[in-house]
Amino acid sequence: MRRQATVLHLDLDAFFAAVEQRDKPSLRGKPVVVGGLGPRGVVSTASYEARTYGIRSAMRTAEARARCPHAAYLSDRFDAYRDASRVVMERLREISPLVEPLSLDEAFVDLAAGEASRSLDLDGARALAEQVRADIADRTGGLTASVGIASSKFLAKIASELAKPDGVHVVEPGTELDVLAPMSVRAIPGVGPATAERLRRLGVHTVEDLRGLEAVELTSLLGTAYGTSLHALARGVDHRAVVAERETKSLSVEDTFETDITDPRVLADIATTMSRRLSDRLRERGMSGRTVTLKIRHHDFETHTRSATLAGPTDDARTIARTATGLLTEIDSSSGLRLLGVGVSGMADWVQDDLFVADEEPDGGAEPELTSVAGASARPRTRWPAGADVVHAELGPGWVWGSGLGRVTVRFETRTSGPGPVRTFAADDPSLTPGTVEP
DNA sequence: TCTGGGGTCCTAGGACCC
DNA sequence: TCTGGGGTCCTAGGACCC
Repeated sequence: MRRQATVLHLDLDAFFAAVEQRDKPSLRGKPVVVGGLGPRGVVSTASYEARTYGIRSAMRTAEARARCPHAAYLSDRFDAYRDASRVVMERLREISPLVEPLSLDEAFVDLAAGEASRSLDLDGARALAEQVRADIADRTGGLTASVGIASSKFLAKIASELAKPDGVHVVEPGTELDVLAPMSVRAIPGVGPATAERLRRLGVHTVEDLRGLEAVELTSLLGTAYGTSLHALARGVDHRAVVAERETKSLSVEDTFETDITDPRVLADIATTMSRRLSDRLRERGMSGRTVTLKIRHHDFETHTRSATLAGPTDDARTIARTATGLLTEIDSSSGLRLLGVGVSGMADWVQDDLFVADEEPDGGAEPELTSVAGASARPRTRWPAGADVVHAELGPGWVWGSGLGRVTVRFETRTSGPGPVRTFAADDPSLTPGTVEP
């Protein structure tokens, strides 16, 4: 938090729908809904015209259609949104090099890091915001943005909300608490339905009410990290810096099916296709990850994840697919799955060579210090129980065959029942002796 | 015809090590 | 013999955001 209003938050108005109205003039002034159009689709963005019918983001598209049958329903065109977003972010970087995009349509700007910062009183900030909005409309073919300016990220975001649509709002330093006091706790970013309900049971509805709670009360209710930050935010205190570069922590692909799927073979095929899509995205970005996560959602919406951590980071479609399908075998899909997803986390910007891929034969000692690793794919086969073919063996750091050092990750495949589970063993695990390991 | 897809951060418990 | 920490890694789940 600063004594001057030097944090700017910009939010494009009804962004996806606005891009569609820009590109299709016949849609201007009319209700437009962008989102999933299938039976299980939900609304991504509703134009302001559509919002007058009560249509909101995350609403089922079927419900939106019932509320406003004559609206235009469009599926999203991410490439177009990305192009527009890039133009907007470029304009923001002309103000200051410290721009933190939060999504395609939202960003913080640290004005204090920019050239104009010396001359920025409140009127100067306001004028700058108007100039940026005009330039954005000009360069994007008419997209409108709302801008908030305040002494912290938190209040800048609150301010842009107050500015919507198509406006500017500056929270003057010193007035933060007055602005916040009457607002619902839901106005605080991070307070969702669950937290709001817990607070409501304590009789807390507004930010002013929230200020009546001690830090210990909040931390015992909500946990240390969240309780502490909420205690501060309620008092308008927010010292978070604007951060230009944020590293990606995970990458994932998921799909909701039009109808539930029970057949494990079909699901395995889908997981394999998703692994390829994920691998492509990893490679585009020059990234790799060590933990593969499978996500499933049952017919009744119950959602689970299963993950396995590999010996080293990978971007390889086959490795990801093997791990994901291995995890799939732990899932009972007999009552039907509505969603399947594959993700990778534990990111690295380097890739471990495919030394550990089981279906690659040992390559004859071309890499001396690695031959024991490359040969592992064949050797464990002779050591694992009859009937369980080891189709994939990954070797942890420092692993040397027969030495008892390191860790071994194995996916079993039995001849009779298809893909089996992934298991990790210490290399000296006594269960690795023949006949004792149950896949 | 209930409830998308892409993320982030936090918590909690268990294993394991010192 | 019993009692004890702390730290890190891994897994699973939950809340939240756009």
